Amino acid sequence: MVPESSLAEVLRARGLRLTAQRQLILQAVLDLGHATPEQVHGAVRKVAAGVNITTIYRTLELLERLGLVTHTHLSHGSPTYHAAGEHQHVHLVCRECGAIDEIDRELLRPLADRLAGERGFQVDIGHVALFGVCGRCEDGERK
Amino acid sequence: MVPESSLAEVLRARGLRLTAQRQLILQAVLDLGHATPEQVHGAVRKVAAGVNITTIYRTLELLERLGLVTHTHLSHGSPTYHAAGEHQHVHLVCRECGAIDEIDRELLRPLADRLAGERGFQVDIGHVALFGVCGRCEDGERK
DNA sequence: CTTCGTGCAAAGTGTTTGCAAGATT
DNA sequence: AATCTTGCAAACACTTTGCACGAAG
Repeated sequence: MVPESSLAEVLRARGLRLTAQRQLILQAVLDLGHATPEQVHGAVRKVAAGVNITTIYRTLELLERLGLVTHTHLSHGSPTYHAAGEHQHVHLVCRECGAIDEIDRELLRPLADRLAGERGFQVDIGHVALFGVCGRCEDGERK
Repeated sequence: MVPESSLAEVLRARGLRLTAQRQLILQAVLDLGHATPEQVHGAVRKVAAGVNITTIYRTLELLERLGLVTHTHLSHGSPTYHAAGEHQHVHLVCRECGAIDEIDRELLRPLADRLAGERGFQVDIGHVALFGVCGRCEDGERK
C-alpha cells in the first residue's frame, strides 16, 4: 500500500529530511518482518556501524507517525515493528518457545464485525496477538 | 475455581510460608481486577505501608506459579495481573483512551477451535487482548 | 546559511538480584 | 532452631531527553 520509494516523498511533504539512517532503518524493518528496536539496530549496524540506538528509537517513532511502520506488543519486553500497509496479519505467539506465527486477518473478521456491531469497538486487526502454545511445544510438553 | 482461602493450603502443600504480604498482595489482585505491579503496590501500601515493591514482584511471580493469578500484556508497559480461575475473559484495549473492556471468552471460541484444529495452536483465551478504538473514542475522533 | 537530524552522555522507568536481618513453622 | 521471606541497595535492561556538532535542503 505504501511503496518503499515513498519515504523521500513523505518526508519532503512535511519538510523533513531524507537521511541515510532513515533509509536504512526503514529498509531493516521491511527486511526483518518483525523486529525489536534492538534487532533493527543490529541489522543497521551491519551496513553503517556508527548508527546510534537513540536514532533507531527516534526514527521508528517517526516512521510510525508517517504511517510507514507500526508496532505491536508481542508478549513481554520490547515492541516489535513491521511495515504498515503490508498485508496485515494476526500474530500467534507461543509462550513456550517464543515463536511468532502469522495467520490471515480474515480469520478474525467475524469476531471483529461482531464487536463493531454490538459495541462499536473497532478492532485493529494488524495489532492483534494471540498467545498460547504452538503445536510443536504442545507435543513436547513435559507436564 | 480457586477459592481465596486456598492460599494457605497451596503454600503449605509446597512447604512455603503464609505471610501477611502474600495475603495482602493476593487480596489486592482480587480487589483490583486488572492491576499492574505498581498498582498492586499502591493498594497494598494503604494497608501496610512498609511493603517493598520488590516483594510485589516476587510475590506476583509466586502467585502465578501457584496458579492463583495470571498476567496479560495489555498494550505497552507493565503487565497486568488478575485472578486465575475467575471467569476468564478477553480484553478489549482502546489505544486512544486506554480503557479496558472485557468480553466473554466464548466469542473467541470459534477462532480458537479452528486454530487448534488447523495448526495445533492452543490459544490461551484468558491472555488475549484485542487492540483497537472503543465506541466512545470512535465518535469523538478528530480525524 | 538555516534548520533539521544525529551521536553522545546522562537521566528515567520498570524489573531483577545479592545479601543480611527478620518472620514463620 | 531451621529455613523461608523480606527490605534495602545496587545492578540491569530498555527508553527518553538535552545539547552541541554535523548534514540536508
